Amino acid sequence: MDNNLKLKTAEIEKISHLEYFNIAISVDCVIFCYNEKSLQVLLIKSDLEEYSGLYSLLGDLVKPDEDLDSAPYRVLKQRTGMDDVYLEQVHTFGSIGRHVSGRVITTAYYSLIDIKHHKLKLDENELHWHPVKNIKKLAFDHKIILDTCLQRLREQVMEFPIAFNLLPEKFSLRQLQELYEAILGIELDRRNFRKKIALKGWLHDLDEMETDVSHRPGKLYSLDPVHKKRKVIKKSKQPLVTILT
Amino acid sequence: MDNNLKLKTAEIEKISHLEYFNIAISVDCVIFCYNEKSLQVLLIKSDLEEYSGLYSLLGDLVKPDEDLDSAPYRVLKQRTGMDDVYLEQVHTFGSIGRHVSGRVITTAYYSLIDIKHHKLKLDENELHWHPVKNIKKLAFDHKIILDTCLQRLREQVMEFPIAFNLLPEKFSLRQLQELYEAILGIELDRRNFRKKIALKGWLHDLDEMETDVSHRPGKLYSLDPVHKKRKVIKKSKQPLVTILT
DNA sequence: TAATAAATATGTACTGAATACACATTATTT
DNA sequence: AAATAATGTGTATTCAGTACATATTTATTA
Repeated sequence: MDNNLKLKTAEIEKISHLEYFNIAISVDCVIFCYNEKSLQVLLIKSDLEEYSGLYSLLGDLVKPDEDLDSAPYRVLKQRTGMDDVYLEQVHTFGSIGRHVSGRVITTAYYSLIDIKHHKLKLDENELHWHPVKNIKKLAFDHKIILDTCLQRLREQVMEFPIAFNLLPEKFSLRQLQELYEAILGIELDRRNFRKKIALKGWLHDLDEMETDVSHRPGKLYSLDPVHKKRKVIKKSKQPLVTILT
Repeated sequence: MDNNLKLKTAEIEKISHLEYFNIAISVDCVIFCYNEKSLQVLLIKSDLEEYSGLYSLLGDLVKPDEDLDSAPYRVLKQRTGMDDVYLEQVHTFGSIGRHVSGRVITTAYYSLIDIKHHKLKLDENELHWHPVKNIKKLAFDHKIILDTCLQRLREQVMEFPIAFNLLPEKFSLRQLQELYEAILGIELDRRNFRKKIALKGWLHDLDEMETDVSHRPGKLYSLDPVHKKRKVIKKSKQPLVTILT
């Protein structure tokens, strides 16, 4: 570009769009919660005509002065008021035609939050929780993003103690099992599930009982303090090295 | 931005950088090969003063009219002349200060190629293969990118038949085992390795023998045709669903 | 040509996790 | 006080992961 022209704003815009930094970068958040025995995602009504009636994930453009990984935290803070959330980067989507209003490459994150801590009035913000199972179509390529994040969540949840971010501090084994069933989309055997979780050593026995149930109360547990890391957990994946000898 | 000013080129640039699409996006390729019993990576001498003497990964800015996932294929084709390569997206790096010349967010891919198919004259291009084990420092954040990709490769290699992309069409079990040892960085028991690979069902017995070895020749195998997918392999990860019942 | 060296090829016993499955216990409700 | 409904626990089986030793085949060398 070697022009020394006098340009009007619109023209400046056009040129900078097309020939300079002509690709915008955004983040999209797949915000999971667990409510009424189902895994749900926070969605917002799409504000674009092309997708009127459809919902989309929460996202925003990355700002020039913020780290990529900070952007989803900002989006979450703005939309839900929460800031101590579990977040994990999953994949970056960048097909040419994925966004109707221009070239936008987006990095997808998933987030796990306890809905009980979520005091936002949803209606005011046009934000809604939707059971993952019911979601058939979303704006843009957001359905694919959702599917990719759900798949990653399913992979991670058996290996790392992250599902606990979806539960309140204290929970029963039944709650935990129902959560896993909701995430994985399958039914689990109670005895084997307990054995498996016990083997992981993730649980801390609180010596307390459920109080609000209308049947025999179960024991309450919390995530063992050793494993309490709410932020991004680095994968060390020992199993792979010990797989063969 | 609501200016209708007369601007000189430099100013136009400045404004468009800072307030419009002010973040560039690139891809970086961690190109692995296997040679002389070691896992190696293709590097190029950094062309920036700040990093003179250091090597960096191969990368380029994503073009406005190409898919994000196409960019690393283009880079590979340009640099190595190869186009039927295994490529996988790993992670996107976007710290504010990661690139000295400005704000650049980069998506990292790793690639597996058979060095025998690689006819490029390396010296002319300042491209060099470096054993992964010897690499201590790279330009930018490329050492972290390399480590992240290597970790991902190690995770994938036990689960999916992708390591074969690093070998010639026909190979012996010894070669395969040495490759796995190079990737994982550990020694493996020969009998257990064979059992494990046999269990995966990845191998096709060619009923041929090694010819160029100065000892008892081993049988030659190829990747079983059923598993022959050189491009990105979609993860289906059944194990997770069958993990509990 | 016979003996040696070096690599290939293979099998078994042990341990531990994954799975399938049944009964006793406890609190609530009627 | 009896019935209900959920919690809590154990055992047998299968299969993969691991540790480990000997026979076989080819090339080399004496």
